Amino acid sequence: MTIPKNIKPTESELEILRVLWEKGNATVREVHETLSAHKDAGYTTTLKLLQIMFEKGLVKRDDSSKTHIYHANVSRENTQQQFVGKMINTLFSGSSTQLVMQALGNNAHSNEELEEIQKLLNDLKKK
Amino acid sequence: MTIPKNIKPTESELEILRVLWEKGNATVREVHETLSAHKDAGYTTTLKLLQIMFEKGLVKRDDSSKTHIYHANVSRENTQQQFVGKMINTLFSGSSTQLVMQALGNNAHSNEELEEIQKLLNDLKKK
DNA sequence: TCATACTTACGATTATTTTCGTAAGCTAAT
DNA sequence: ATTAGCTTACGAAAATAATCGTAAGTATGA
Repeated sequence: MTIPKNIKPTESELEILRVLWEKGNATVREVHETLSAHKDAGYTTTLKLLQIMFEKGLVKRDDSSKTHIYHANVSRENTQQQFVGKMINTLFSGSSTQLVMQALGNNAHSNEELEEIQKLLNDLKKK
Repeated sequence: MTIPKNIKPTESELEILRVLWEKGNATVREVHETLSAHKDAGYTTTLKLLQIMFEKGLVKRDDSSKTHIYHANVSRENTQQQFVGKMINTLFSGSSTQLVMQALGNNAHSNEELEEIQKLLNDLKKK
């Protein structure tokens, strides 16, 4: 049983994970087509990246049929936490509050969203 | 007059900026000593990095005396925004609310901090 | 059967980032 | 004056990440 090391996805790997999180399952071609909207790289580049990610354990795949089907092997939530945590340390002196306030103050939020945040805030205050 | 391009600092450059933001001004040696606490790289590595950052315009320096004195030429706030924005896009589907809630829910906050956030939230609600 | 159009595998190239070795110059103490 | 200890400059190697070219296999239809 291998210990799940905390591999940090690279920039490109993150783009691919993003697609997989959204689609759940996807072939190389599907991933590549989706990425093509924003990015301009060859098919085999996407393929190679997915193979590397497979070796790292970032994704799993079903290779029972010729065309392999990939899916993410790391959760979106964990990855978010990993990156947010790192960012808090390097850019916000370890203060998550500062990050919250920066993200809150410098972006547009609808009333519904503000209410949602308020709810969470109320929960936290109770404790 | 050169237009300030939006250069994205690399990982190592960010570590150095962190030191400069904290200290305001610093010599190569001071930066290097500070970094040594966490990192293990040679003096000339730090020097080279600072020279590269100087060329990129990320830092400025006073070279009137033999030992140059560096300071950041990009603000912490702008850099924070740059990275937070990118993260919102790649990891939170463009939803800053999701980032706020993730950062809020998964980190410890004192009562004072929660109140500070509440204040900002109230301000935003008014509009 | 043969050609076309897919697929994966994978070595190799390119680009980027990080690291270091070495030269050369300055200053202070011997 | 010479040495020791610092400094900067800078080329180049090492490490990491991203890209692509090509080979080889498989299925499908002419």
